[in-house]
Amino acid sequence: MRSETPDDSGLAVVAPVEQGGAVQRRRVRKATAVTVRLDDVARHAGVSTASVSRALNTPDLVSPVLRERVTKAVRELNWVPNGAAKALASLRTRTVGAMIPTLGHQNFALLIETLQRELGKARYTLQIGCVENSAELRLQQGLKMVEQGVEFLVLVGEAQPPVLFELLSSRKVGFVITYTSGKERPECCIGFDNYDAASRITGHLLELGHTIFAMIAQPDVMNDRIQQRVAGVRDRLAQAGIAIRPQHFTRADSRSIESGRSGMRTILAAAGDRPTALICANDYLASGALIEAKARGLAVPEDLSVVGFDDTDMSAHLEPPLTTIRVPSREMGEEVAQHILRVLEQGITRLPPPLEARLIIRGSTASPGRAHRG
Amino acid sequence: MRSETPDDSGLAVVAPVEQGGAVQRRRVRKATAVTVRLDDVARHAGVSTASVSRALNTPDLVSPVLRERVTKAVRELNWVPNGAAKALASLRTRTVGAMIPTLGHQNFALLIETLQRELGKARYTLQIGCVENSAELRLQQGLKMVEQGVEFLVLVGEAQPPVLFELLSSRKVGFVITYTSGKERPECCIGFDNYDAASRITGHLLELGHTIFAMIAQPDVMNDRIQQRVAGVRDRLAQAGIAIRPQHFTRADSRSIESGRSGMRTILAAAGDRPTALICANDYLASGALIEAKARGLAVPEDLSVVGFDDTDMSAHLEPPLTTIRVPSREMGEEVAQHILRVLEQGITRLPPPLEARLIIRGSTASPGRAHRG
DNA sequence: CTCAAACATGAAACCGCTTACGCGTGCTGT
DNA sequence: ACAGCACGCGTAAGCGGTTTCATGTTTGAG
Repeated sequence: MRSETPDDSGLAVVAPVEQGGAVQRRRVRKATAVTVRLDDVARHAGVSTASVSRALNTPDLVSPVLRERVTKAVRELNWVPNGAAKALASLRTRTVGAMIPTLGHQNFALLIETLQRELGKARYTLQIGCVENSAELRLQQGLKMVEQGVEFLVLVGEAQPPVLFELLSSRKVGFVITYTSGKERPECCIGFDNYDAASRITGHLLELGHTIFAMIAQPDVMNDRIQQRVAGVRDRLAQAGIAIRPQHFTRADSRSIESGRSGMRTILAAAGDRPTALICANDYLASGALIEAKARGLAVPEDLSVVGFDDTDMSAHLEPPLTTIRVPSREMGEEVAQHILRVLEQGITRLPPPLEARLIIRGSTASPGRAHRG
Repeated sequence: MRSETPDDSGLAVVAPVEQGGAVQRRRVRKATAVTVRLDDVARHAGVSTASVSRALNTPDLVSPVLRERVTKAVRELNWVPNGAAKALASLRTRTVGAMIPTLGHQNFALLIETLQRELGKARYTLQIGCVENSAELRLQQGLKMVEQGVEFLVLVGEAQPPVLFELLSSRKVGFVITYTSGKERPECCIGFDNYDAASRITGHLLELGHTIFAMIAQPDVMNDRIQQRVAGVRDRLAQAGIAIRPQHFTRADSRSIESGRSGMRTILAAAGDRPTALICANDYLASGALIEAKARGLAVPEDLSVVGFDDTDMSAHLEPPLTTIRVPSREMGEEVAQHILRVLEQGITRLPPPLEARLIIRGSTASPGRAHRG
């Protein structure tokens, strides 16, 4: 019953065939058919290709007998479906793209890992692209992803080249923006409010009585999240009638610990009253600053309060542990994955409620000048 | 000259056609042809589809005039090629897979980011899969990648389910193993010698005069790299007639800082002489241990020397900075990417020379009992 | 000036899988 | 007993590109 048609070896005959005046030929298939294809499975199982496809993709549409025969044939022939053919025929790639600044930041790595895991469970594939802050490269990467046929795109931040959005909408590729709750496109965002969080952590320092502030932030080109964090700090301080002196505002080279240290050095070298509170745009910078401050003989938080943003793993283990904003990367990853699945499988486009970025008060903040008596 | 054939609207006629006794029908193409296809471009440019394809993929095979016409049509129609169709027709996916334990470890994140960047330059796509230590899941992930048509696979460590290797070889998918120089399959590895590096850092401690050692290592199930690091330490110590006492060998839950701290607590709570040297299987554990040791009032390195493995960003900034082994993740990523391109584009399968994992001596190690007078 | 080799282009056969259609069966209702 | 339905399954038409041939068209050598 499982015997194959012996003569049907898959080798076509080279034979000109007169038909309607046109000479038609068939190409010779390469004799060494290395790959097992779906029709090999079908022949082996003694059923049609359609049945094989159905048995595997929509099992309840076929009889148990057929299903069994097919799975057996698949197993015996060790068949692995061809994803490209599948994608082409079904017009579904089951692929999602994610464009992030870098994997070098723990939070993005966690986002990606979570996304990949969650989407993988639903048999989707994640394709990543790391592009720091060049609009050109982002567009290019986006185009590449659209070519690859991503059915959805995950972006970080609203600051994207406008052409990218046009591309996505013309191709009808859905997208979601993370790490922000959005200003211009809140209807596409799954994230939290950077501005508000920055404002809150600044408020915490103000409540402690600080009046002289410093700040270290990485470059904010094409980075609306940093822009918002900086704005949140500035505006909150302004409400209290305070401004950061120019010499106390340092633009770090990157988001590294080393940048934080050198930023701290710059600030300490600045003329005028020494600030009592330092706000860093992320925890790498904050960690570096804290370490450098201590190395320079400053007591934290007695001489200087330091706060960060992100709550990286290391932050809780610094001495003193860092006051910071906890960014819900894992939750974001989960929410985003669920959202994507909802859109793709059920057409539900409603977004989940915004996530919370909690203020985590630890030991690196205290009232200015508070001695270590307490 | 560029006028389209007006009647050829893409809508096929529904018409049964008698031919050889079989009734054939053509399906009606959906009237709203949302997507611009290659033949739309061809029609718009007034050339054949073959020419369009050639003009874009092998430009020097066509005349400049045609090339210009085609690129113009592409631009005007805003055409984006369909990757699946391309892959199916060309039997090339230009996709590479990478299966790593996690993105939560900075080194793997850096490897992946480098890989993605380098392969991306050559217009390849990277597909990642994070699987910690389950053979089952790894196989599953591998199968998924083969289905997706990866042309090459990057693995971490030699400890992989044997079936995975069979799958790869039967599908003729090349692969390379990273983060190890290999014991069973050195001919597939681009990495460094974990055993040797562990041996060297142990030697460093022995030279300082330590005699009582402790160790913290994460689980080594399906993790040959950790197994080798542990073996390297054990064997080197044995050469000096020393063994780690069971109560001083702690298996951490994970690779986190927190695990390192709790490992340190366990060791400090152990009965008998306190060890003077602690070897951790990675820098997260080492950082945690170092922090915990200090929190418990131990002086590092005076009371306890601590070493790690990996040289994460934070390691150099700890107080004292951590003596460790620098793992060449970026170099590995670059080497691996170049190797893959060489194999795929030129058929050159010769591997680059093994990479070096350098011992970085910093402040966390000293002779036992050396007071802080120095 | 003639003939062949080199070049530029088009027609159409795939790549391997999904799926719209239609046909034959076995059941149900009357 | 017979029309009418569901249900299972096979046939074959795509999906949107690439690539092999074959066919003009030039170009270059003799």
